[in-house]
Amino acid sequence: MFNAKSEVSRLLAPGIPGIEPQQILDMLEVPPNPEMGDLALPCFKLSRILKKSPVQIAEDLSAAVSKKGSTEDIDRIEAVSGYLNIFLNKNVYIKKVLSEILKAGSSFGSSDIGRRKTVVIDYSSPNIAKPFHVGHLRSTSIGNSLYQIFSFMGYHCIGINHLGDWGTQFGKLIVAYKKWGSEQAVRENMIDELVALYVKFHKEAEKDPSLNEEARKWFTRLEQGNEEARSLWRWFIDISMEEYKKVYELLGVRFDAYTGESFYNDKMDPVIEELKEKNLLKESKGAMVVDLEKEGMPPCLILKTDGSTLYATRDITAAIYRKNTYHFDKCIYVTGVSQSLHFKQWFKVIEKMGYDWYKDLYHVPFGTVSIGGEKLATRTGKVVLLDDILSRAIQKTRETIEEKNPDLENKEEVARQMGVGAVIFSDLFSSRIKDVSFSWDEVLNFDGETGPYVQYTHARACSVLRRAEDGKTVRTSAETDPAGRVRKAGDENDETDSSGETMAKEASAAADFDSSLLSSKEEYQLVRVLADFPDKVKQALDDLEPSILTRYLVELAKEFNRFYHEHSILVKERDLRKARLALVQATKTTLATGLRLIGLHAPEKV
RNA sequence: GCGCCUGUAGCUCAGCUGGAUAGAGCAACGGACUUCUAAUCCGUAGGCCAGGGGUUCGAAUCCCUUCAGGCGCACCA
Repeated sequence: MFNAKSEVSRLLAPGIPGIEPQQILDMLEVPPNPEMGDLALPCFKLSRILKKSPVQIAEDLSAAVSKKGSTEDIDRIEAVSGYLNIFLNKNVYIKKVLSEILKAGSSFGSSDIGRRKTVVIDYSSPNIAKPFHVGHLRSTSIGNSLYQIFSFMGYHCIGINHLGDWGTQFGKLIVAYKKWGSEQAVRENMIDELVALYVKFHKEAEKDPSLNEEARKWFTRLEQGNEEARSLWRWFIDISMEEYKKVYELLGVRFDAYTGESFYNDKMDPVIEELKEKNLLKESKGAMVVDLEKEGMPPCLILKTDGSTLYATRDITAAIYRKNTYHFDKCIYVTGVSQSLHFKQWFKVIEKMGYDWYKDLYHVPFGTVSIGGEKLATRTGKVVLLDDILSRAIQKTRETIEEKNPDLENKEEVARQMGVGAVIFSDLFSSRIKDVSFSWDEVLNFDGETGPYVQYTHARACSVLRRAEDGKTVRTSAETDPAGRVRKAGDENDETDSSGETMAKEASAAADFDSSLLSSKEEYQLVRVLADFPDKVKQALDDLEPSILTRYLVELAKEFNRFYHEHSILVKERDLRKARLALVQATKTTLATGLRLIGLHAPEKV
């Protein structure tokens, strides 16, 4: 992979005694303004080591490099008030970056750092019999994106949906169903009916607390394998899953395993035994806990007073099971930030058990979704259902297509891809940890920094490439490029040979082009943003932060649209046209890959 | 009370492993479509980077402190 930074640091290092190229590389930065060059080395820190003024250092370095004669990568170097400003040879840079992208194609930005490594990602994990709402979307979209990113970097990924398919809520549900429900109503309204029953239970239980007692009894029966309880439980799960799978299909999300909480019911006893043997369990107020006082944390509850298990018990058991089953190198949990302490606690328990892989466990928390200042809660019925959001977003996309491009062939498919894309994109736009206040206006806005904007830009690029194959040129650059920036170079080979055959060849053999013709500010800026992509993917992976890619895509789309607006691509001059097509092709490829990594489709026509 | 997180333009957010004049989008206002898709582009306006101390040649960024908001702190997950 060509990397301008490391080239430059290798060149500068010999001029600074006692400094490794790596250190230079870490110090190099991008100047705030293009007129200050492409890269800069602030010399202030070196000042103490070299016992010279930063201004002096910059000047000395500049002189030293100039004397050595220029390399093909660097055009010139300037010392400006303590900064060493480096100007790259633009032609060479553009050629290298674009050639690499065109050669790599859809694998541009990928790597094999995850080769022969396995990462388990636990995400989505909704609670059975509860509807899928905006809150669940975050876990799902973040987890899915991490799955894509890790796969792209060579990791073997295991996506696990740790369904909330066990617990006292099933006791409540069974009571509510038997008291107020009917088989027919559940068959007709599916999860909606289960939710209605659940909400009704909580309302009634406020007036009549004995209902809670009854629910507890039913859950105990379920645990003991009571046939009626068991079959109702199974039925509730089936109904919920049917609905979840529809949502996952629409979102384009997959899992490798649906091992939920109930899966671990018969696997916890040995773990409890192990905790006892390792002398970690301690009785406290009738319950069994792992004491974490020395670690500055509240104790981790393992068994309730009545001897039943808790979620920490289950999570510890599940982690051990996953380690033994998948031999993971990393195990990632995507859940709300409110569970942070819980994860910190049981990660510590794993460490205390003597497992050194405790350090491979990662909690990836995200902020809380609220609406109108109120937290979402199934119990009170205060939710925005994902179903509603998706259908409204898709509907809005349909209308826009009808208005802008009514002749589009596969309208419904594109509407789905963009509507869903808009929702996921906005979910992945800001940093995970930020709380979000749900707003219809924001989700349904398709202008500016949005999914549809990026998808539209991709389709725009595709459209140009398609037209290139048709072989229709537009005009000469002199007619279209802004005055004062009209180039001379292209005019000499102003061939009007716009036969379809030739242009089709150009589009496919795009790697053969003259980069010196891409001499405008817009073209160069676009190439620079393209060159950033591999770093952004790596950073998203290191920080477990998909929003880095989401925002990158906006930046790239913005840069492409600027270029598109300022310059005609399908110009009559063949060489210029070829060069610009290479740029368009590289952008299209990168946009499509980026969209894929955050879980969006990249339709070729919108 | 203790712990974790957040506070940047009217709104939503970047920038936070310290570097040159603090950036986007939305909303507002003004421009650009007989042209490769205007779901676009360009311009104008908008800021004691919550407040106060400190460290540093240099702080939105690091440290301390105050304030405001969110979350968590024993048998729910």
